[in-house]
Amino acid sequence: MRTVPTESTDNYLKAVFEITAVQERAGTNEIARRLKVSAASVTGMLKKLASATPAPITYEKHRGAELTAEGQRRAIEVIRHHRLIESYLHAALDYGWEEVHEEAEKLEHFISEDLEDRMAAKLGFPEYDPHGHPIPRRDGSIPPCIDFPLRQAAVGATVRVSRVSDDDAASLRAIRQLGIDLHSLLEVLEQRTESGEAILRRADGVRIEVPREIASRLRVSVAVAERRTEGNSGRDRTDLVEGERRPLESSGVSQ
Amino acid sequence: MRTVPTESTDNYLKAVFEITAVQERAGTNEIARRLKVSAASVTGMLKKLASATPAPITYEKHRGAELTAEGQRRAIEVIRHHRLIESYLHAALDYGWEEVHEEAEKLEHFISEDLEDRMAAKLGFPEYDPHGHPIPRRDGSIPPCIDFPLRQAAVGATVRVSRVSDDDAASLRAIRQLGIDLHSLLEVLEQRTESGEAILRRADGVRIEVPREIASRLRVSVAVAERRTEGNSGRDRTDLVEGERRPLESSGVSQ
DNA sequence: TTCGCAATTTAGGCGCACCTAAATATCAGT
DNA sequence: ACTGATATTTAGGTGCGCCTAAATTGCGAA
Repeated sequence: MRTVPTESTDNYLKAVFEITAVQERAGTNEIARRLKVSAASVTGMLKKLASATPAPITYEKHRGAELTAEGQRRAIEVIRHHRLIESYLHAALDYGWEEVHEEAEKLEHFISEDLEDRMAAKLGFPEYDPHGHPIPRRDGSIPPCIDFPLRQAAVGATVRVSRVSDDDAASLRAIRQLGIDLHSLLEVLEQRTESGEAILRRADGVRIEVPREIASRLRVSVAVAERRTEGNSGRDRTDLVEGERRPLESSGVSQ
Repeated sequence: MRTVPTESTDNYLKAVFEITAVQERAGTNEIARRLKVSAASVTGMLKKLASATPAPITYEKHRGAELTAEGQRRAIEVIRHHRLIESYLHAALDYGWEEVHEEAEKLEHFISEDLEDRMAAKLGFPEYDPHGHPIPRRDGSIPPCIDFPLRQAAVGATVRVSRVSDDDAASLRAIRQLGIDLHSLLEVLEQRTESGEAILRRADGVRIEVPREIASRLRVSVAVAERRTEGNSGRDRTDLVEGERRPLESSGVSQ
């Protein structure tokens, strides 16, 4: 008998998914921090999930949790919901960049697969959401995303903004304020490793200073500098080399 | 301190609202039947709601419940959500007549006022949903709806379908099957009061027999017989006399 | 190796929304 | 006014998802 996903269990699965995209296993404390619940609550929930059938996670005392194939399936489904809702709100209902996350966070647990499909169809089955995150496909595969944190960009390189963390509206506004948008071209003038600040030059020549809290929210790809396509008005990410379809654990679907 | 509405409490308020649109007070059993929960559960919930602050209902033992102004406000808000969602799914996402209810029933509890506003704006602030139900306005007032059950229509009269109950997909399909649509013109040939059957003639001249279960799901208004506007392709309900803005308790927002 | 701290689990409890079974209240009909 | 049927409430209990406080475990530094 299939256990019915709830808003709460979905959120645990998402948290484990995101944490294990970076680390080996998802620890109790880390999950608690993300979900803003007590560590004790997390222990209880992990035990329950791990002994459900089919179990979405595996769990060993003091060693944290990992997703099973089943849990991964559901986590990706929820992420697909989230990113399609964000895309739809942005494209069809004039929501701003920084407004979509909150609404999506709530609705992702309640829309039907049918509604999801219809939204995707209206949008022409987009592969990336308004923040540049890949939208998992119905079959669970994830569009390619070859990028890295701005902080790791080499000084002197020109990079293109490929992803922006969507979970904090204030940061998104700050990024906008700096004149940075998805797909913006940026030249790295300096990386202040101690402060975490990055000094950049925008396409319009203006020099900007990006504080650590902001820099850590940006991911970029190497810009293969086409002089022709100045205004980046083309289709999404034509500048990216199409990567092979990578297995889930390395595909970097961070939040 | 304001009590936070949940899916469950919203559903209780809607049930009380709908029942008290017809009767004096909403009884425990009737609520239980609608919500498919036990009568004991209803008693418990009514007690809790009545002693919350601000209380959305008043409750007296053995005498059922009634909405307070506060409860009415919330009930109408939820109904507005429901009908706007239905309208939006129908108009923007190609949902069929009989498909919208279920999705709306779930989502009505979770969409923000902001999303609701944006959907309404995209649709041009519609006043009636795809089944002809009036969509409450943001201020709580309800568009006019002067109609009556098909079963009460006089033999020989020609009526126009103004509302169709939306809560059962099978019935909606059956209605479609009979060639009846919102705003269809129908001549009443016979009312079989014992069986509840209505015998009608459609605008195309075809005679149809409408069984009680279906007839009781249709509300109609007197057709002021304009021969010119054959295909009823005009704007919504231009045939209806605009009624005065009626107070809530008499406005007939049945489900 | 052992000490101490940080991470984690256990124990005990809470409110919500539901349940069944048993008691009680109301009401219609004689 | 009584009585039986029906409506409703009370009593006692469940699972979920959360909490705090008090153990415990594991691990790195001395």
